[in-house]
Amino acid sequence: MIERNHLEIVREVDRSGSLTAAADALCLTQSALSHAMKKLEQQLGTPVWVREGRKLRPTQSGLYLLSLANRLLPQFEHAEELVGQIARGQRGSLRIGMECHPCYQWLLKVVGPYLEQWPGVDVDVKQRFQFGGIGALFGYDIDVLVTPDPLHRKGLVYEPVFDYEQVLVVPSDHPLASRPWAEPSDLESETLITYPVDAERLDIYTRFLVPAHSSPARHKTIETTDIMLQMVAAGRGVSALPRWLVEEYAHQMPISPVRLGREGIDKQIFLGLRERDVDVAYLQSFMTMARETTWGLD
Amino acid sequence: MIERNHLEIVREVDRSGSLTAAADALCLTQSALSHAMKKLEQQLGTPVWVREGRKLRPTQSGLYLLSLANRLLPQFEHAEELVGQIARGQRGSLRIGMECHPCYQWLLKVVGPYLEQWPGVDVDVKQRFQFGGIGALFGYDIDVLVTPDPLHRKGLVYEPVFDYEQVLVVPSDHPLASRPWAEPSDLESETLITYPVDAERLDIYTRFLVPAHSSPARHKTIETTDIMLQMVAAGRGVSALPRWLVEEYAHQMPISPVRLGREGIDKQIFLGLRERDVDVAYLQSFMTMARETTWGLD
DNA sequence: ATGAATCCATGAATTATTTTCAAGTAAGGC
DNA sequence: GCCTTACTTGAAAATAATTCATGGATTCAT
Repeated sequence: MIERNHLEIVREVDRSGSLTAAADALCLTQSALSHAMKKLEQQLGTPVWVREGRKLRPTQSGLYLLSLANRLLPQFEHAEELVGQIARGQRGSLRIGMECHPCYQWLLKVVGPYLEQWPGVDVDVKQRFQFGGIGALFGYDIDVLVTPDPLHRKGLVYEPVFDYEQVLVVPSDHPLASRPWAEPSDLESETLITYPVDAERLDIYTRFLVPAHSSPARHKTIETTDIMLQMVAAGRGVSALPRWLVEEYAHQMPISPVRLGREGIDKQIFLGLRERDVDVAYLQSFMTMARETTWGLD
Repeated sequence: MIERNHLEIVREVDRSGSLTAAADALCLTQSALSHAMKKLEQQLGTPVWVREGRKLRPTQSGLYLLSLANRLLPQFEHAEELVGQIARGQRGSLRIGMECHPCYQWLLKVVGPYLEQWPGVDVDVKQRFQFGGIGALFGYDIDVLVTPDPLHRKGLVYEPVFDYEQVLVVPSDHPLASRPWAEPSDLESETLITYPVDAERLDIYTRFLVPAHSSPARHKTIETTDIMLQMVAAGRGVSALPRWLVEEYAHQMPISPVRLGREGIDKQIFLGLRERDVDVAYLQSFMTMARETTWGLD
């Protein structure tokens, strides 16, 4: 009934003062406007303007339509601008899913500069998923998944963003601290502190203890990295974390990194996203910045 | 670009969950919606939905359009409802121009019940006009003119709404108070208090004093009726007002009405409005209620 | 007063857009 | 594996918007 073009006409007639001038401004003929408004007036059952001499005076209805036009048209225009930005990948939501607890510290380094560069992007971080990280990706609960396990599925793509060594963390005065590396048996008298996730997702089990049929004296779980390291520093246990993370904290507290086994445990972190989204500018940029941020950590 | 019907489709698809169902609800074929949205998507440069299996999942753009639809469509609908009311004369602005000072008291009696009956009408009262009451009517500054002088002009119509007698007001203890009527010469020793308007618009001059070549000892002007009557009650002068008004105030203060001349001065008040507006329901109703309210005053 | 210019309205013709129709494709359920 | 459901697509049909050509009315200038 009332269409956008009607509002467009009402606004332009108000601006330019006549149908003829409005028609010019809208790149239409005066006749087109006259016909369009006549039809609207018939539908509404009330004139929008009264003809006075050769001037148009807005009626009550006309004045109301004008106020409506001034209210609604800018919203249409703003919407088009915004959708255009979404189309160009300049705006959107970047919900990051984390399947790698210590990566949170790393993520913080990436997000700061990213937010500056992409003011139109809303960043959010999620750490718990009902159906796992991949499910969250498929279910559009997240847009990017930070994970050490690039489980391949059709419709998903992964990119490695950084490599690091997973090390044992011990108090600085611990006997292991001065050893070149730790053996699985060294942990049999220790309390191992980890994040509260399944043992099969903890490399210190899957790639270190289990192959040697070894296990720690006790196993505790702690949610946050800070508290975990406080515990280690206080001699209440040992833990396994990325080397770069340990080295960062070592400035503030008496902890030391120790290689896990002679070869050490190397890990890789991947960013996964939906194949459909690989061309989205702000997601691509996130991948790039994620990779670059890494350099400072190696 | 983004048109009302696009928003209509987006909203309905969200409500009913599929293009097909939305098409039913909108009384169109599913194909029509598909075509319409496809065209929009091409113009926007971004899909509104992604096809997943046989479901449609809104994209970022789609979600934004949905929020836009939920914001804008109700406004369109409300506008149509409102304009419909204007068309049926149930809504509008009733700006009343007053060229008759004491009529303000009378107007107050009319407006109360009127507002109750016409909740969609905004009433306003104006008392000063740059180009006179008729100019204000022609210039759409007011919609109705309350006046004692129905100056006829093409495009205007007048209707008498009530008759009354203009009387002299004197303090109750004034010698004139007990006389059946006053003569012009009686005022030659008095202070006459009037509203601040041209003498030619004051009947006590044009129809009483001037024909008798008489004039009062002093002439003061006062804006408001209340103060004017306070002054009269206090013996500081006499005034000329409608009889019904004086009788109303006589309950509260020691004032009395006195006929002006043997025949008295009869007056008539008219409502004037633009000919174009005579069919507007809420204006007609105002005329009727104005006439009826009068009865209680006679 | 008269003629020129300006502005809006209108009907018919044209052009553009929307809608439908008729297949066609792909996914989900049995 | 087949049937159903839901969306897409291209062509045809229907509808709507726009223009063209014209006429009437008002204003302005002469």
